[in-house]
Amino acid sequence: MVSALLIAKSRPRLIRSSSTLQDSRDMSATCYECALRECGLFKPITPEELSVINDILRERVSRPAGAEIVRAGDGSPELYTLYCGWAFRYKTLPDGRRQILNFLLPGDLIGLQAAMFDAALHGIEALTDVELCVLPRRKVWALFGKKPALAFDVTWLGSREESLVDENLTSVGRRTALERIAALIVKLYKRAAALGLVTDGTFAFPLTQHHIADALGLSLVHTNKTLARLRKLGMFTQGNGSLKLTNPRALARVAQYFDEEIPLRPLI
Amino acid sequence: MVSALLIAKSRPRLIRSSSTLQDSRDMSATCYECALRECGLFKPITPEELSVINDILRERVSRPAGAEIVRAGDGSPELYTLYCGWAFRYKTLPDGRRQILNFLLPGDLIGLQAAMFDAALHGIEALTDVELCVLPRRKVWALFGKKPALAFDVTWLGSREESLVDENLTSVGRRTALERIAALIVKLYKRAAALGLVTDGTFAFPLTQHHIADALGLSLVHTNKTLARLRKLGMFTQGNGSLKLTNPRALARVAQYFDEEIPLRPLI
DNA sequence: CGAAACGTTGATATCCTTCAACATGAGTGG
DNA sequence: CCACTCATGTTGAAGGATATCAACGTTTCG
Repeated sequence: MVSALLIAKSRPRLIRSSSTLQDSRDMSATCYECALRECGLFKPITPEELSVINDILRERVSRPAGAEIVRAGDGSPELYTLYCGWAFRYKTLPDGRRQILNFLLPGDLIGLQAAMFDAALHGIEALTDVELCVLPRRKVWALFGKKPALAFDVTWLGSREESLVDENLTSVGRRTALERIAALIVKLYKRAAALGLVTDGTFAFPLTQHHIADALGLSLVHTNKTLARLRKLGMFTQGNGSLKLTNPRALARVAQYFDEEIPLRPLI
Repeated sequence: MVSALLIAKSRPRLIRSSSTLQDSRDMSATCYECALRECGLFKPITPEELSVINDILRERVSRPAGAEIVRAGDGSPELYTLYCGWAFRYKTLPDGRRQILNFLLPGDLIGLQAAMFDAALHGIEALTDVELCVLPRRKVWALFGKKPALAFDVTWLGSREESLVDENLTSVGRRTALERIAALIVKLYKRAAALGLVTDGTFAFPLTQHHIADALGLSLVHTNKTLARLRKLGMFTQGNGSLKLTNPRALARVAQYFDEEIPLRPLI
């Protein structure tokens, strides 16, 4: 484990605070000075591999919160790595009901499934302001020929996303509302912690109750009441966009949370 | 589309009827005479690629219905291709509640996620008697170096499985019980049809109501009543292990089913 | 024959949804 | 600066969808 201090020193601001930024670009960014990688929280790679990844990267773009990163039904979508901020994948039924499939945090690959099928079966939306590393499809496919180890990492990241959906499905299908919300918070807490984003039990929590409801298959009203119930139980406190776990153990117990340790992950 | 006759001629018995077979092996099987591939329902490959796939194959094994193919928590699980029969992936909560994540049909890759993480986060169970092509992990990873196009196909199959889980999550989270069951049946029907397993609207349907309930996050009793309701609506009939859609259009409408065409898929 | 797996049905309970109203804060245009 | 809207969060009441409990029928299989 890396010390909290070390992380703090080299950590990028993984969530941008400015909310006025538009669709902007930063052509100067290269993978050699990737603040995310410098955290030391991702699988180490060789200098040669790093150079190949850098060749793939086209640019880094910013999108404001609420922006559609991938539109459902779009053909030939690009691939991205989420560099900073949060996003989520979702599906909508013909009559408008929405299901959030999983949340995306920095380091997550965005749009693999969509790129595979040449058409997105789901939408991807920025939850906060985000920065994305654009990885042109052709170049990623070329990767399979050039650097098998990195191609393997792409597949690995795909499997990891599936495991997130698996967990969420298990919650929605078999946990009560109280357990679902507890499990969601514990999971996001663990993921944030694995990125060095938790300080003293507190981490940025940009979800609205609407997002929680849509992720967990609950109504807005019931989500609100259940959230209040967990708060009254002393599980956590919330304040201006961040959440503090005051009783992580109890929350995990309520959630029937089963810890699934996944090894150090790659970053493409 | 391939004609029904042609399919019938070259089609293997994709579900074995004998229920007494034990953990048996068939060392003689090679990928050159793969009945599944001969159906012409999978992405064509070059003779050279076929030979590489044949090198990967270790053997073909049979497992009886109910057998555990991958046990949750197991380390270093192998990879398989489901050659014939049905299976399913599932998770269980500490207190025993079970969620079926998705069903596996012939041609589906089994255990990719488990192999990636070096430990299964879920179980995989044979729903019917099955035959599995065993693909040793080392050889599959070697594939990434030797045949990038096939490595790409592995990733593709992983993404496809994720899309199945996505769809199921959307059902469980946002559809009513009636819609969920309708959507499940329509989806399985489409998948069976894509394998040439549907004749005159009828296909083998080995799920018990217990499986349906666990896949859709419903109770057994409510599943039974809802199923009865759909039957009374004239949507389908059931008899000794097979299901016949008598009104596919109406069923898809009830399901709020949104057709997601996926191109011809690979077979590893 | 008995047990176990599977399916069916009715009665009751409860979790969750829906409807409705209200509070707060941010942004916007007058 | 104020009125207005909109997004977000909160709370109470009522209804409905689904769960739970219980009993029974059928088939399969040892």
